[in-house]
Amino acid sequence: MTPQHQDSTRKKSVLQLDNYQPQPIEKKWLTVWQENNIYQTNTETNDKPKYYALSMFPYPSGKLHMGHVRNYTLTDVIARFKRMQGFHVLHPMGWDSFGLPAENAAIQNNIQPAAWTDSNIAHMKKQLAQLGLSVDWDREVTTCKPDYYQWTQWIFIALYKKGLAYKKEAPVNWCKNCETVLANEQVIDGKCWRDDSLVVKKNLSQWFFKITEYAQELLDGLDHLHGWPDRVLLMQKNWINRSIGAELSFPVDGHNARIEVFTTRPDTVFGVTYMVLAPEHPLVKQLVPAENQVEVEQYVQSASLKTEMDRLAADKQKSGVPLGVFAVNPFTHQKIPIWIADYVLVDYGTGAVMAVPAHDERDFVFAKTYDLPVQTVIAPDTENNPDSFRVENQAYTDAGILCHSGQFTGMTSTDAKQAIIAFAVAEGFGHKKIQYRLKDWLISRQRYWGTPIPVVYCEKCGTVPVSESGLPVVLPTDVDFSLKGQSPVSSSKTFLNTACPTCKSPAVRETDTMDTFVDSAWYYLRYIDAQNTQAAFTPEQVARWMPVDQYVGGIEHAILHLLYSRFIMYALSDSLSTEKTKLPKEPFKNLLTQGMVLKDGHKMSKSKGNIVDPTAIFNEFGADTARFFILSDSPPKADFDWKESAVEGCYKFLCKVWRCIGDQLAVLDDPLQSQLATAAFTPEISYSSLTGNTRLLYQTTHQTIAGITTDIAAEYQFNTVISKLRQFITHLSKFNGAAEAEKDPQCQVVLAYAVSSAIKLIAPVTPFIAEALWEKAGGKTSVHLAQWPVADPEALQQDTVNIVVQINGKVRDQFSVESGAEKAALASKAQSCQKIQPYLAGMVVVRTIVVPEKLVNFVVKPE
RNA sequence: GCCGAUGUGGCGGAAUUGGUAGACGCGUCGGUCUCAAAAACCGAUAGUGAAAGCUGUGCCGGUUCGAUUCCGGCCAUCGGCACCA
Repeated sequence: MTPQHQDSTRKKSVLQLDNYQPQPIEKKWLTVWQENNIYQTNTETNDKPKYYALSMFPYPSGKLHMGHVRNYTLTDVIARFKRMQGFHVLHPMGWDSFGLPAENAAIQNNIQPAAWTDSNIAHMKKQLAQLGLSVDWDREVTTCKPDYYQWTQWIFIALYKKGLAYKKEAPVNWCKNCETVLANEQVIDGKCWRDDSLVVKKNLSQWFFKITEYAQELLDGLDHLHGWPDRVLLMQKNWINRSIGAELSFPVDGHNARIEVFTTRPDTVFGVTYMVLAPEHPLVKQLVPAENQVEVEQYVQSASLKTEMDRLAADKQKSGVPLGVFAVNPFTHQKIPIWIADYVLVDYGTGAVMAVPAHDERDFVFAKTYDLPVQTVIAPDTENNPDSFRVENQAYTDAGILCHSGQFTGMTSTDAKQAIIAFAVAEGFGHKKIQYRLKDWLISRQRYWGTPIPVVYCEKCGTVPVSESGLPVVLPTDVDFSLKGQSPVSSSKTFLNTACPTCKSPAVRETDTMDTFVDSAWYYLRYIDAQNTQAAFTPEQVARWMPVDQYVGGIEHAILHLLYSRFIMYALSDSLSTEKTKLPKEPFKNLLTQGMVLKDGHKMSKSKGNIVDPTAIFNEFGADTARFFILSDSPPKADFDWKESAVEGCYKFLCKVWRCIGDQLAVLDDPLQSQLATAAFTPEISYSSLTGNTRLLYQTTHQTIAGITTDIAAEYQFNTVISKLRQFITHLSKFNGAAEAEKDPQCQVVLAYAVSSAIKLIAPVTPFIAEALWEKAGGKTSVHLAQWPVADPEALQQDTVNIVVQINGKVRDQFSVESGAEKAALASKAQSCQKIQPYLAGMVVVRTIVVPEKLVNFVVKPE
């Protein structure tokens, strides 16, 4: 017999045990829940506080993976918990269904992207249902359907009208493999975020969203997002990257032109020994003298051919060519050469810098390479004679004392920055400036499967947005998907020609589509009003449900999706809020970024062949086991390791739950049996008269309720929730109801409450088995609509506590004492402990520290 | 290079206004039941030691009666940004 063979027989026998049968249970309740619409979020207003629980919606790639299972289970448990706690819960689901994979599949298999997407959605929807999500499917949204993207287009037009959408020619990121442009956020290490292929710069006319308009607001908003992980806040902060400095203007010698530069170090302006323009800077062509033209053009040409990777690989080395023209430093009136170098980026600041080799590492390297002068103007604070300080082998980049700086000599860097800016303002060649690294969001894509940009080009009127009555601009189907370098939409015979919305004369449509991140930047608003055919949403409903109370998804969207969504919400809030209806600016109040699902310590991947198929797990062990397991071992933020043997352990635990609840139900008398499975079962129990094991069961029940409620509310510590559930079930299964009933008359009712609570407590995590047990216990309505139990504060205290006795902080003995004992009593009892006597011999107690309910510590020293 | 997070048994992890380190689970070992196996149940499981005890939360130091927790310095791993002027 091979080892594999042994393994499979073993597994089979595990599954045959007992009478917990997940498959029929899960099948049955899926149907019942659906027929009774128990997860439908009605729209009528009620007194309950609202709670919006949202998962990052999936791309319909074909089938569910374990990352989905983890994401959606987390959100679902939160939604179910909040529902039982009495919140009016919105828990929707949908499909982020535009995007390149559908288009690639279309080319490969000669099938319409829409058909490919639809069949994927159908399959994945079935899988999601199996997982037992308490989702209101009436609110499902699919971004590739006209009834959704019509409103994406509407938002585009709204932004356009506010001047937040514009078209311009600019050097943009071009992915050779995807044959389309990419947003700045989609270029990772000089490579395409989707397929890792190299990205090059191209000068193209493209549509942008003016996210930079909101740079400061988006930055400030981060301070109020207390429910977001710090690292996401930090990543967004770094991405926006604000720097404070000055914009200074340098006249060009012999030309009627000025070079504007941005600097964070105006205090070093007396050390400027040359200037640098980015190769793409417009002044380059304008200023270059005839004798330098060939050399300069060659350099510009070679810089443009470099990929982002090449630029990065060059690392510390710098190259450039002199333009052959000079600028004048307005502070020193010195003539300084103007150079062109690709270490200066055209799309940051003004695309030009004043070079201070003495106090900037990059300028220093460049100056050394081309033998340009280095003028020291800042000396360290510690220098006794600042004027004699000289930068030699490396730039001095810290702040310090100014030297060789005219009237500013002797000032500190901080003071000099102010003074120099003030001087520049007075003389009219500069001002204070705040600069952001964040760039405008490039949203056009030269691809087919996306939302058409709703714009037409009219010979008379120019660029005109499609009127609202002209929406949706429907994506044509008569296209050649294999068209390269421009949008396949342009191959459509029916799409291109139209009439201008303004003057009705012939016009042509924009053929680019939108970045799919535009679709996903507002979908959480559409859920709120998913069936609205008159508008994207009604502001009143948005004001009622937004912001999302809990958003759950992967860390990979820390910048992309989460920054774009914030921008769109800020923009919509600004344009749609009225006196009466105020829309929030921040879309997501709390954010939970879950870790990855690994398999035996490795990333799951097709190439490794270690992918665990959720459906196989559902079929073998049931969705409850999958849900229970994926919450059990690691906290949500950490990576989770999927281990086969551990899954089995979870399955066995559910068998134990089934048996335990069944056994205890059998012990209960009839009237109690029929009462315990009602929504708000809270029997009259006289706690003070409880004794023995019955008293202990009551305490344990309430401690478990309190512990689990706290763990979920605080940080979604589901791993400790699971641990507490296990301990409680173990306790409950050891409780001998028949024997205890003879000792304590209240045993039956305490047991009934424990059983009722146990079913409720497992309900969010394992909804199927909970529902089945609830029915078994006589429940007539769903346990998922029952009330979450509330802990009795009196029962949370232990009757007796363990007191540790320490000598100089080391544990030497311990004793048990009734809870609530006085400090003095604890100290004297501790003093008499046998085991500590040897440590007290020949010693004198200099201090006694008593922590009530915890410990007594004697500080001793030799007599 | 800059910024940040993390570091606890064989493994995942638990414990924080500083108070018994290792909850709960996985794995392993032993036992009960059985003709036998599976399941179930019970017990053991940081290292070292016969035991008392000693050592132990990445490393070094500090504060404290007492430090996984606070402070300083270092190391390692992971993540983000990266010629941002």
